[in-house]
Amino acid sequence: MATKAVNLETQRAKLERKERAILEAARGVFVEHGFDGARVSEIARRASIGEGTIYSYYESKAELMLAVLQQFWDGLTLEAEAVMASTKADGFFDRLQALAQYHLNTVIVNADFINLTFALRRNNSEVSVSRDHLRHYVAVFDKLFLRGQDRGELRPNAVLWQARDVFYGTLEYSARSIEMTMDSDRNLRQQKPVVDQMTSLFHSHYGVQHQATEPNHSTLDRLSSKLDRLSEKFDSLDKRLSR
Amino acid sequence: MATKAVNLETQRAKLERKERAILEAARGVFVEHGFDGARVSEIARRASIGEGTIYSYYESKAELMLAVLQQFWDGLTLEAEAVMASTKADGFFDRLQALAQYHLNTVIVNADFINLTFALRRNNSEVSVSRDHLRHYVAVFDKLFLRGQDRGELRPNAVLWQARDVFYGTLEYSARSIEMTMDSDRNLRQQKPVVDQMTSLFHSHYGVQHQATEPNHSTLDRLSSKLDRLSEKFDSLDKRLSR
DNA sequence: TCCTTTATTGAGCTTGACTCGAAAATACCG
DNA sequence: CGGTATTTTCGAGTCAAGCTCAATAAAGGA
Repeated sequence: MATKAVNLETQRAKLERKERAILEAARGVFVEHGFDGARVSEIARRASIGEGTIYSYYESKAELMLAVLQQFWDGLTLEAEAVMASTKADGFFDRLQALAQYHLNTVIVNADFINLTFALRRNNSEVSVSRDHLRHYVAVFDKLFLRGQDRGELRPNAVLWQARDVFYGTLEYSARSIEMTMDSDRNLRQQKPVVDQMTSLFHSHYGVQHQATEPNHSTLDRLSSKLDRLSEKFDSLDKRLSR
Repeated sequence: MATKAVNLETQRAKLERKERAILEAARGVFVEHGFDGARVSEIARRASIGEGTIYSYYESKAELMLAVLQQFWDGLTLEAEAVMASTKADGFFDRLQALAQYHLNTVIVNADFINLTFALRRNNSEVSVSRDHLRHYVAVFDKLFLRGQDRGELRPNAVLWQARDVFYGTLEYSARSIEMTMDSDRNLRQQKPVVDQMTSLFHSHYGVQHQATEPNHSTLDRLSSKLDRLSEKFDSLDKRLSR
């Protein structure tokens, strides 16, 4: 009986090891050649198994890639959470800066995976799984944002999903722009301004201190005109006295 | 000779008509099934020609789709320029709002084409063409932005490409978010807040009056000098009265 | 009308995802 | 251990789809 249990365990371990081998091989091949360029035969060769064996682990090539993507996004989420946990300063804007830096760099480095994620959405219609994984990933930002509001660093009336769109949308688009104009190591130099502008943008648009820039202005204008009127009174007084 | 010329013309016209038929058929099939799902045989059938004929017009399926995409983006550019031309108000922020509204709606309605554009980037490596078309499209924003700076509505030290990333990045990401949470006709309601926030964001972050409180400073300076002058008047009045 | 040039075609070629029957490995039992 | 049942692996074969090409049709020119 003991033997039986042990055998079952080792057998399961063996299967899992093989599955991991397939995933690793698939990951490499997908990154190198993209979804359509990837040959299942090559994945099988790299994993040192027969081509048909893959199909006893995964229904199809698309599902295999889905598994790769899930593993990838889960890893990203963990890393992002680690970045948040390890950031010394606990102010919102410092943490936002750290997250932006991490995300931008990640999106550039793993551009292949980002593209592949959206590639699947077209090829296969039942890709709702990756949607949940995306949600899970952006939850890191959501948590940070809500905390920022709780601590009174962000306007209470700022809308979470709008801010999220600005954050991830801008960074993703910037990453594409940076990729397009890639001349070797120019990357690091171009990332900083993007990250900095993101922080300052959140400061000026969602930050609590600039919340009422409009009223301030009108207040100043009102003050100014009051002073003008006061000044006129003075002048008239002045004239009367000089007569 | 006349006959010859006429024949040449009609012949050329015939070819162009056929090419247009192919493009139209391809457009439909690509949108319906995506790049990989689209069958060249179906495109041929819809265009009422033999499958081989397509390959005498286009090198490959990928190049055919490229042509479809180019036509699509060119159309978008023209439309965007028309929106800019037809917007009554010539202030920067009104025009930005109009452009944002147009772009967001377009991205949502033609989500297929947007996706297909980035799909090609993976499948085929020589897609530099669509890059130029994208550049041409975003030039509409660039022109608007530069004019806004010239007219003194935007901070002179605002960086064009950063603002562009924020604008298109946010709108694209928002479009995806909106698509994900589509419950029939909820679209129109969700688009407006996105567009509004874009305008107000540009106002608070790139607008000249809020230029990182610097302009406020100058307003304060003006107030301060007004107070100084008032104070001087007081002093002179004081002196005169005390005499 | 005849010849040259160009355009069209669809039957095949090739490639690659996926299937399936058989064989190898493993588990189970006496 | 030996034999049998079950599970896992395998790669040759099937099928589908992009693409080629030799034959055919159409057009142009004398």
